[in-house]
Order: sequence, then C-alpha cells, then structure tokens
Amino acid sequence: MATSTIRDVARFASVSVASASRALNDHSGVTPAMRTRVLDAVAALNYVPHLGARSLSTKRSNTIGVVLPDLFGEFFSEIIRGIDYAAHRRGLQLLLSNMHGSAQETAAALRAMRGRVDGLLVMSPQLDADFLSHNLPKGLPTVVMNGRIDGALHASIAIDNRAGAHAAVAHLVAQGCKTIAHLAGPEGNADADERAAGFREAVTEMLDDGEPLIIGGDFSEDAGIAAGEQLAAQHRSVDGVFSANDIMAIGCMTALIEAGVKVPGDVAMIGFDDVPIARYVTPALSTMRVHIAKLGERALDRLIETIEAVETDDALDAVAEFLTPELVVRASSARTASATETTTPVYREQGRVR
Amino acid sequence: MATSTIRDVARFASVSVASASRALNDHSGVTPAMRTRVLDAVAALNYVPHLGARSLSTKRSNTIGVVLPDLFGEFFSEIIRGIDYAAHRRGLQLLLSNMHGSAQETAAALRAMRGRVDGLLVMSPQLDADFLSHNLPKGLPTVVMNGRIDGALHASIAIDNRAGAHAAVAHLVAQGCKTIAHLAGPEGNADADERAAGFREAVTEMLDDGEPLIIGGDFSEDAGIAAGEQLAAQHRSVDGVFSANDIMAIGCMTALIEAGVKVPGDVAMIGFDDVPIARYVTPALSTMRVHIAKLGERALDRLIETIEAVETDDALDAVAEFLTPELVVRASSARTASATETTTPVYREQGRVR
DNA sequence: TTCATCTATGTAACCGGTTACATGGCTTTC
DNA sequence: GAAAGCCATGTAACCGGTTACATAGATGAA
Repeated sequence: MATSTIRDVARFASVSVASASRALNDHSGVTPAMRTRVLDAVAALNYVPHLGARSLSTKRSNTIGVVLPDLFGEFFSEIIRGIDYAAHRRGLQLLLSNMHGSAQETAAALRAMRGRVDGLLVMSPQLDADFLSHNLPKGLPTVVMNGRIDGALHASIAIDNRAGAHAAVAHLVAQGCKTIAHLAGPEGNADADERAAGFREAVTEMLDDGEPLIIGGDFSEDAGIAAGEQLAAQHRSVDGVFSANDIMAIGCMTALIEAGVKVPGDVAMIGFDDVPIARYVTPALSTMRVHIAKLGERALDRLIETIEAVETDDALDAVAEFLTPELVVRASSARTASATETTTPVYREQGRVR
Repeated sequence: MATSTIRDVARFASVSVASASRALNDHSGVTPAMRTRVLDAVAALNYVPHLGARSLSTKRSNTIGVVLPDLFGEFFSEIIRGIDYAAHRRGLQLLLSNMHGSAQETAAALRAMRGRVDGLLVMSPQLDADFLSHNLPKGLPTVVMNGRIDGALHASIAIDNRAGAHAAVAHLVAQGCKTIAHLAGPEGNADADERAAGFREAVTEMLDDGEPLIIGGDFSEDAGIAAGEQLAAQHRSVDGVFSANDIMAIGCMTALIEAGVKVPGDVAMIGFDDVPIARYVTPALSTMRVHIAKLGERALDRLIETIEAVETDDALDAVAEFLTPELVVRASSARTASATETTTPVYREQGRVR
C-alpha cells in the first residue's frame, strides 16, 4: 500500500530504473522481453506514475491553468465547457482557480500556477493590463480573455462589445423603439464599459435624442429587479431596454411585468450573452449571443499555438482576436407581430445535465 | 526572462540555497539581515517558486483533485461552486477533470491525479464500487459523491434519493393526483435508480393502483420532451408526473403545454434537484431541492477530515453521509388554489449513517 | 582562559521521475 | 579472428525545491 515508485518497479523486475522508465514510455529500442518484465512488475506492485515528478523532469505538465473571476454561474460554466472541450481533445488537464474579486487573490492565483501548468488562460474584465503584466509569471505562455487589450504583450481574445451594442440598439430601433435605456454593468469592468460606450454611440447615431439614458447596475439579478422597479415607477417614456447582460435583463423583465408593464408590448427588452436560461424565461429573452463556449474553446486553441511557438522559438506576435456577437430575436423584443425566434443554431444546448 | 530558480536567488544573495529556502518560508532562526538579503534577491530576479518542485519534496500540493462526469451544466456548476467555496477558505487549489462518460477515460482521469493532489473528490453515479476501488490510486484520500455506497472502503456523501422520491409522491398525492407517472433517469445511474425505486415504493404504498407507471428517460431535456409528447398523445389518465430531474421535467412541461395539456391543471409536475432554471420557467417548477452546492462543500470538508486522519494515523472509518432533499412547491404542482412557493424548513442533514 | 551551549548558516541527500552518455555483448565485415 | 558498428541496458546527473545533519562563530559559565 505504501505507494510504489519506479525504483521499486525496477528492483522487482531486476532491471535498471532507466529501462523501467523506457519500457513505460514506449521508447524505441526496448526488448519485448524487457517490456513484459517491467509491465508485470507494474501490475504486481500496482504502480501508478507520479505525475508531479514526471513533469518536474520533463518540464511538461500537460496541464493548462485557468484563472477566472468565478468558477460557477451560467457564464463561466459555459466558458469552462468550451475550454474543457478543446483541452480534452488534446489530452490536457485543467487546473482551475478563481480570483474572487480581489487583486491580491488574483496575484496569488497566478503565482500558484508556476511550475504546474504549461500555459495560462486568464479572464480578467476587471483588471488592467499593467496589473497583469506585473503578476503573470514571466515566461509562461498566456492568453487573455475579455481583458482590456494590452498592446502586444499577450495574445488575447475578446468579445466585440461595441458591435454587439450597436446591433442590439439597431434591433430595438427597428422594432419601433423611440426611447431606449441601457442597463449597465459594473463600472471598471471592461465588457460593461465597452457595452455602455457602444450604446452611447449607437443611440446618438440612430436616435437624435438628448442625453443617452443609462441605469447603473452590476450584472446581478437584483440590480435588474431594482432597475425594473425604478422604470415602472418613473413612468418614463422608455419603450426599449438594452441590458448589459442577460441576468439583469431577466430581473428587470420580472419586475416590470410584476408592476403591470407589458413586455414586449410596452417595453421591448434585449440582453447580452445568451446564457442558457434566456430561452426558458417568459417571455423568452432576446439577446446578443456570444457563443461563450466558443470563446473558451478558441482561447485554448490559441494558447496551444502560443505554447508551440515558444517551443520552436517562433516569434508569434500577440494579436488580439474578436468574436462578434450574434443577434438572437425571441419574444421579449417582438413588438412587430412577425417576430419569432431567429438565429442560427450552433452548439446544441446541453443534453445531459448530470 | 529565463525563469529563475532558488539557486539563482541564493547565488545572487551570496547565501546557501538552504538559507534562501528558509527565509522564503518564514522559518524560525533566520536573521532579519538574511531575510532581507534573500527577499531583495527575490525581487531583483522576479523569482516565483516552482510549486511542482516544492510539492515533490514536501509531499504536499495544497491541491484537491475533482473528478466529475462533466464540468459544466447547472448541476455540476453548482457542485463546483460548493467545492470551490470550501477549498478557497482553506487556501486549496482545485484540479478539475471529467470523465466524459467512458470508463476508460475515468480510469485515466483518476490516475492522472496521482502525485499532483492531496486528496480526491469523485462523483460517479454511473460506476460501481468495484470499478472505483480498482482504479482509485491506492493511498490517496478519497471521498465519493453520489456513488453507490461501497461498504467501508471510502467516505461517501450522497443524496437520500428514496426519501426525496417519497416526499415528491406524497406531495402529488396531497394535491389530489390519482395516477402518477415517473419520468426516469438513465438506467445504471445510481441516483436515477434509487429515485425510481423510491417512486415504486411510495406509489404502491400510497395509491393502491396496479403496476407503477415508469417512462424511460436519460436526464436530458429531449427525453423530457419525448415523454411529454407521448403522454399527451396517449390520453392516459395520468394527472401527476414525478421527473427524476428538473431538466426532463421542464422538457416534459413544455411538450405538454404545447399539446394543449394544462400544467398544473390537467397534470401536476414535480422535478428533482432544484437547478437555478427551475424557478424561471413558466409555470415555475416544483422540485425536490438538493442544495447541490452544500453537497460539494460538505464533500470537501469531509475530504479534509480524511486527509488529516491519514496524517495523524487516526483510523477514520468510511462512513456514508446523506443529504435529505427538501420539497419546494411552486406553480407547476399547485392544483389546490392555496398553493404558493412553500418549502419545508431547512434542508437537514440526516446524521451519519453507517 | 577554556570548555560547553546555542544558534545561524552551509553541505548534501532526497522527493520520483527522465535522459545523456558510458558500457559491454553481439553482428558484421574484411 | 580482430576491428568496427550497432544496440540493449545500466550509471548517474538533473529538474527545483526542502530539510536532516554538520559546522563554525558567538555567547555564557566556571
């Protein structure tokens, strides 16, 4: 039961550790006889290689570190799905870590990756480039997701939030909305800021109203509820809401409907992200689909490219890549009778839930 | 840029590696002068310790391995949330892995944990005790979640599925249902099997009907839809459905409503798990709340106990622990006018059972 | 002053693998 | 039959940390 090492195996088989190692790793130039001796010993001793030791000497862990703001919730769950899909295809393990908001914890999480992973995937909408370049372990290939794009320091991949905001506003305008409000995400969050900026641009461009209407929020359902109550109470002439994410949109819709405001009759609603819940709520939520899983998948693919480039000493410049969100029209914004669900189905919504 | 090692630090500070190591780890008996010399060198070289190497020599990785059937989806996301919460509190990292269904992959995932984690959390409703005891690395503390409880081999924690099924059926009966069908999960899945068994018992006990009605399913939304269509077409006198999980219940509801069957008017519906989506669908889904996150959290806590017991050579016997699901009544089963959201007090832990 | 004690630092072994290089036995070739 | 070449195996260094033990310099007691 004292877990056995490769030296035990070698001793048991009366061979050298080098031979044992070679036999285990299918090296060329190992006699069939030798191989079976070693394999028999392995079976007899119930030997399982110590991967920590192996990666120390090979400098390869076959593990990718993933640092996210959180590990759960619809959005991150989808990201992980995409990363896992791509990682699994390549036989890679995932070392997940989260930063729980604080910069200090983020720094700790990043350092904790040193020596255990071959590359790093970091999502940090809250942190600036400076912080990252200071805290990312030097020499560890890294791809940044949804960060503030930092010059040519790291490869990055992000959502084209401005384009998404434009499309959302354009859709509401096409539905006949005259006064559109934006339910914003937390300030300082890169995605939230860009969506708000895109909203401002689009609104001043398409509706020559006065000041764009922005309601503060923080991506939480409660913030959406508060906003909905506020809107309903104000009797403002708002007839369209573009929310910075789906969860707030859902909260807002709930509160509006509860207050007797008809959605989409009185107010058309559109969210952002297309989390799985969006299609289950009533009315089903129109949204800007981000294809979150794809983002994770693509991020991992690019990380692999980066790792390989480092290995072959190829200089790979740190390009920024963008994913353009796609408009998904459902009931919540369908003010014209004709509207039904319109979108191109891609990833099947998950079958197995457990 | 060439990432520096502790020997570089020692050389730079003109001290021995041992002193450098001691200074870094706050050992006692290190001169303040020595400490600052080393810390300066660390800062100058931008040194970050190699955790793989460290854990090789200390035999401690401060990492917990988690092996789940999948890493995403509502259910697993919640499990991870609970595990992460408890792990974070203790400064532990998580190494996540999934088994993608196949037994072979599961074996691989389990072996891949050897030498990188201090303990293992495994959820395997599909696999039997035999497989597990054969494939779990010997000598690695392990807690099994929702598995078939395997004698006294490993600590385990699971949902009391039978009790949940009983409560669900009792609720439907109390609502006046006379003919209740069970929408089952995949055969061979421990949770699914136990829920079906509990259903059989409860039905024969509470309604002295003939054969209990069981519709085959696989935990997927599509299976729920198929079941709903089948029920609607059959014009069976079924007036209550107990689904083995929420997602199937949702699919089933959707199909029934689409076919003109009223829920809960004609058929009362209740699910199992209480995934977050359940409260968003229309009608909101009644369900047996499992407090999934708590399950994960508790599993980690128990793993820590196990690890500590191993370290201090305390024999800790492999007790099985159960979480009792809690009835959550929402609109989907509210046939009597009075019903609103009601939940039985708190979710209770039924003491430790051997 | 001398010897014992304490303490800060250094030396080297170790964790469990991999692998460059050395070695020796067996063919091949002339 | 000896030199050259090949190939399977063994020896030992190495990956980057930690730590048991040795050591030397300072301190205190007699």
